[in-house]
Amino acid sequence: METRKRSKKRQAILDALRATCEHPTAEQLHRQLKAQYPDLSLGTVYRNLSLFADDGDAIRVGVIHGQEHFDWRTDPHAHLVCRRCERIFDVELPLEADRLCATVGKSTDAEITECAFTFHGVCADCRQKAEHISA
Amino acid sequence: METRKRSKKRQAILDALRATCEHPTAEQLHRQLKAQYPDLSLGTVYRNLSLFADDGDAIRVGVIHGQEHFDWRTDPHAHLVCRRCERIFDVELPLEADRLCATVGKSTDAEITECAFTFHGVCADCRQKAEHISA
DNA sequence: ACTAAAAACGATAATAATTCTTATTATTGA
DNA sequence: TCAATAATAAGAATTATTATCGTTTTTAGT
Repeated sequence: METRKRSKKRQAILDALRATCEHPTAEQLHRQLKAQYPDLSLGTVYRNLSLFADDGDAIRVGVIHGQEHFDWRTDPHAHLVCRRCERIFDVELPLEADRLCATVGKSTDAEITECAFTFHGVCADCRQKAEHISA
Repeated sequence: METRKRSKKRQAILDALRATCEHPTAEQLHRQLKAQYPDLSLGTVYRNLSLFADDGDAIRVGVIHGQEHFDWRTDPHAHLVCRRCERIFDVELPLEADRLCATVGKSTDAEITECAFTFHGVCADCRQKAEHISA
């Protein structure tokens, strides 16, 4: 039987994840939390993020630029990865996405449990900056 | 100036990739090609797969189960990852997908250059097998 | 075909992200 | 309070991938 106990550090990691929409990596959260918990181990951050994912309290965004990113939002939504600034943005899925999932489920005769939509490109900020250069 | 020269091994790797729809990893291709090219180095497979991706002759499907998978199909299509058998299937994108890309581009004011749709679930084969058990 | 320049190669060292191990500490239920 | 056990820190181990480097192929120009 695996019970889950409470710990200050686990809660702090989850709070830190929930406080941002930047889809941080284990290493980023570790660096940030080091200030408040100087003895926080990177392994602890990794382990707890995995537990959050297992428990449905977070999702893995995927390996981007070599590192796994995490998201506290577990509802269906997409991500935009900017190839300039390397940030990851949440993108609200238009209703069409639901239909897309259903269509794919039917056409493949598979049971779809999750769908990850990732768009790559240049975000609005970086596009503006690029305009200044070309102008 | 970087020119690209031809080599038998590079061609063999590309041929092997093109001969399958299983989205192999570098390691899988290496294992397979070892029979015909016993001195083929794993590094060579990695290097060439990267070149194919750079040249637009293949795409990176993404890191799945810890390893990068490659696909010779570069046209827009989605992938289904079965959590039982761990296979990766091609999924034809219904026309709606185009609209989805356009919609997202507009709503985020970003320039979308690529989009990766990955569905996770249980494939048709594995669903059938599961039925036998529950029946 | 001959040759020099550059690319491709194999072997393996290096790197980087993540997981695992172990001894210690913290949490929980009785 | 106390015993059972989950959680932790530190760092070793693992794994995928990239980089290095000396040698071999390929190719363009003769």
